[in-house]
Amino acid sequence: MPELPEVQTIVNELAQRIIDKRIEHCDVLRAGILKGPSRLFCYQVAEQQITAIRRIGKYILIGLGQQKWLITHLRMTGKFILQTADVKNHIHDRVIFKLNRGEKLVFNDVRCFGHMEIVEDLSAHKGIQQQGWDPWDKELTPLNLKRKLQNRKSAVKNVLLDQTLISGLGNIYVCEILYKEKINPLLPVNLLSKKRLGGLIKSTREILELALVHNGTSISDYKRVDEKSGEFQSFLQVYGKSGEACKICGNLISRIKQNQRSTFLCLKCQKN
DNA sequence: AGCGGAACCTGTCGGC
DNA sequence: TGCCGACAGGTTCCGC
Repeated sequence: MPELPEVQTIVNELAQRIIDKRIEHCDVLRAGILKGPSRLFCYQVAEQQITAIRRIGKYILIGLGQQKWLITHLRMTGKFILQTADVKNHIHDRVIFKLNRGEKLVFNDVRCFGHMEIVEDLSAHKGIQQQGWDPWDKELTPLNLKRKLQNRKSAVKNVLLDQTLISGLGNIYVCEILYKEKINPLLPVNLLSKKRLGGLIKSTREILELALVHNGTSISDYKRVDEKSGEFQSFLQVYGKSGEACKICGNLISRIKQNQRSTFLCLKCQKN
């Protein structure tokens, strides 16, 4: 479900609302969400103060005390919801953190693809260590990108979904970015010139920034910490628009499959 | 090394 | 109404 703008929105809201609070107790309703044993997890988070919140790629990192991190990945349908402690559990609540002052932080996940774990050393976490450039990383330049992509012949759409290259992009924003740059999602990525890669970087940043301002995209599952929706869905140009007219040329938007996932594009505007 | 397909799990929607 | 397949914002593993 959530891509960078949605994850960052959640991180921003959590930062405002749970920093300096203390986890009193933890209930694990679905052990499969955790990497290790539930009892160990609960022991590790109990009585810990929340000291920091940050994002790396699509990972949410919650600092506990001075030397532990709770690492969460929401995958498709994971959510963090902050509620008063008297709210009844929902069927898809998977892990509940009881906070001081009568609140609870709920990890809710319909499909149970999401996961959490506690680590002491972030650099020892394989997933985080493998994350590629953040979209605003100064090292993400047309030249550096060109160098990295020289030997890759996969379709540009699939390469942009690779978190070890650029971290944070997902199916929605990749479709939007390629549409804005008029790049065919099927184009082998090594055929893109340095100049076009520059455009890709620029549009990536612009679209993500706009989505961030609007608190992300809510189509089906994504909800914010207070269960409000994002608003960027009303700005989408191609994602989910198959059969509708392209706003640039009037041609109908198409849907194709790439690596078993839907790609939306205008065949006329995105010819190469 | 790079690539694509299957798998993970649950719910919803559209067609017959 | 009921069943069945397709589809969903993601990642990892496996074999080629």
